Amino acid sequence: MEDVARHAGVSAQTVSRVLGRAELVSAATRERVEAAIHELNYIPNGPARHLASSRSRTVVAIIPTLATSVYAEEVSSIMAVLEKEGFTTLLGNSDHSLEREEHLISSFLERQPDAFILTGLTHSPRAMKLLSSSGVPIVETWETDGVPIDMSVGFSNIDAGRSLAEVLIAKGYRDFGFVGGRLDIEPRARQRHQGFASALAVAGLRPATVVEVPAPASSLDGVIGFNQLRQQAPETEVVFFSADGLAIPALLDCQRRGIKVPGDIAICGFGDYDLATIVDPPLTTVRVEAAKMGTAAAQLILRRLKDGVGAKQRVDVGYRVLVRGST
Amino acid sequence: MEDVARHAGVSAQTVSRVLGRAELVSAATRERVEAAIHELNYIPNGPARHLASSRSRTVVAIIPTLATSVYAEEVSSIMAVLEKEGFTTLLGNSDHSLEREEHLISSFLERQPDAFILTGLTHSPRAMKLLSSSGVPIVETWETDGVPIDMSVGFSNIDAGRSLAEVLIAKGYRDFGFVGGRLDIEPRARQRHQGFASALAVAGLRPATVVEVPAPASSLDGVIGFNQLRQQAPETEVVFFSADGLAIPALLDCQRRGIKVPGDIAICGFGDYDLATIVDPPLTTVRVEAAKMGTAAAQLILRRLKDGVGAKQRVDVGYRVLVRGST
DNA sequence: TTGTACGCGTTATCAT
DNA sequence: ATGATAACGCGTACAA
Repeated sequence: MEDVARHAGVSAQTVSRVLGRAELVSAATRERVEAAIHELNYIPNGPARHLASSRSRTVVAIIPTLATSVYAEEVSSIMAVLEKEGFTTLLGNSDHSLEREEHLISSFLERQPDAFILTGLTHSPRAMKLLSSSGVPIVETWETDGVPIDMSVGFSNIDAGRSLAEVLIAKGYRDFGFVGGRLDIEPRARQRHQGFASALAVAGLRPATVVEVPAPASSLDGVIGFNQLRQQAPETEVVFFSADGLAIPALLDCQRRGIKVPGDIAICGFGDYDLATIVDPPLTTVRVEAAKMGTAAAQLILRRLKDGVGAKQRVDVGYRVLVRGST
Repeated sequence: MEDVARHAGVSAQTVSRVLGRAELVSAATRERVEAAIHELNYIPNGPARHLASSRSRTVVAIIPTLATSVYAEEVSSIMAVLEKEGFTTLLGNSDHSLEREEHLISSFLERQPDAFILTGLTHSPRAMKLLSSSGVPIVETWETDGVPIDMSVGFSNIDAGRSLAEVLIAKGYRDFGFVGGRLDIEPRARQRHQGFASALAVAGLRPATVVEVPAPASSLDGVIGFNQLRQQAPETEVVFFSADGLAIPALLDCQRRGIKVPGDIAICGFGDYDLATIVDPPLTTVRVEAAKMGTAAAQLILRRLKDGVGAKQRVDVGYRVLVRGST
């Protein structure tokens, strides 16, 4: 910076101004400084700026996994919004583990991030303590069934599961199955199941047969879980998969084996993946706005960071049950 | 740090040593310091450490997109390896654009990264200049058909395309089609096509009919591109898609419309996605080691960073043509 | 509109 | 084995 200043015949401070608050510098000197910056290929030192200003222009985003397309989508949206405002995203994947999430939070804190975007409302006690004592804004995504630490963007997984079940019950289905992530460690799979189960209970139907698959789930897990369910409960009329990534492979497996969908068994998923409308029959599923959640989360952060302490906003992006041919 | 030092009855410098080079501190004082750190919930200030040490423990990774599962896989592997060594990954997606890549490189440079992991061997002139003048280690991935700036991990896309074509020719196919990313801006799609085309030429066959789809390609683009190809060249016997993400939707579309695969038309992809073995018939494709590339790239970086300037290593992870039922 | 003095929290260097 | 001192490169506060 000193070099640039000398080159432009000004003080280092003026160079700093051109970089940060250019409106405080006269047009003439600004141009001279910019020319010098360009000529010397000057690149500001982020860590030093950060140390002096105590703002890192960094946001941490922690998601369960990149292997699930909806989270990848969300991350892309977060990064796109933040990048435009000159913020860098620090990405971490928790592998659906609260311990890993805690570890990530604790190690990311050293980078002095300006904000956190987390997935879900459940965190380890130490993670909660670390977050609250850091004092930075936090957005929790993908869940509204609970109390956020600060801000939140999501939808009710319980309501979504319930709505889906209600639609299926109205269509006349009576024997239900559920294939999904481990209910004890995946809160959102649990909530979807919970809503689903409560609708069955209200309708006086027997509970769904449950088959849990390990995380991270692969396509094969969808097929395996599906077949396990059919063996356990052959009378099952319709299976709810907690993610399209499981439902689509199961649907394809039916095709291959000549099992008629929805004639022999009906299938529905969650997430409305790209392929849901391409498979035959198209997949009944629940649309969730992953990209919108990412965008909204990033925007909430930016607004808070700009306007100072605002309201503890909670955004509900909703969900939509999409009834297609597979039920 | 001053607080911790007081609490432990030592100087700040000793606290710094416990954090960085604990072996230089006696066991007794180390324990006292560690206790103080724990008690005060002291979190070191990363930016300050960087400023003082001129090491950021940060690696930039730039990929084309997170929406393609192979890149998401690669990123996960990179992050897993780097995280274990205390490094943070700064992720950027170029959207298959050299201009965006250049912009990302230039803005990430402010963070003073210790290394870069890039996708492909093609970069804008300014990007090349920025990278070389930064002086940090660079690993280029996914391509070996060309000269890397520094280190590289990948495979020959040209050879992969050629091998696939040779296998298909040996099976008796004579009329070929190609559906893939825009050949003018996606070097790897171009190379795969180039190898494919050269094998056809060697065999004295007419060139493949080419249909280009825009990036980022969706499942629907696979279907659309496929149908466009069939309309343009109805005599086509086999179609090579530059990615499974396009081939699988096309295959599903055939099923839906009663087109027999491979009887009426054969299909092959690239990448060996999860679903490739689940669809019916299973998809002939080319397996590439995305996770292994990520791991290897991260390890090359770590080794270079530890052992100082080493050889300009080039790792070829190879590829494997997997002939399945779809051809 | 521009410049000067100082401090941000840490590590490197040298001394003890 | 430990401590004192001087950077690291920049932004803030204030003065001119």
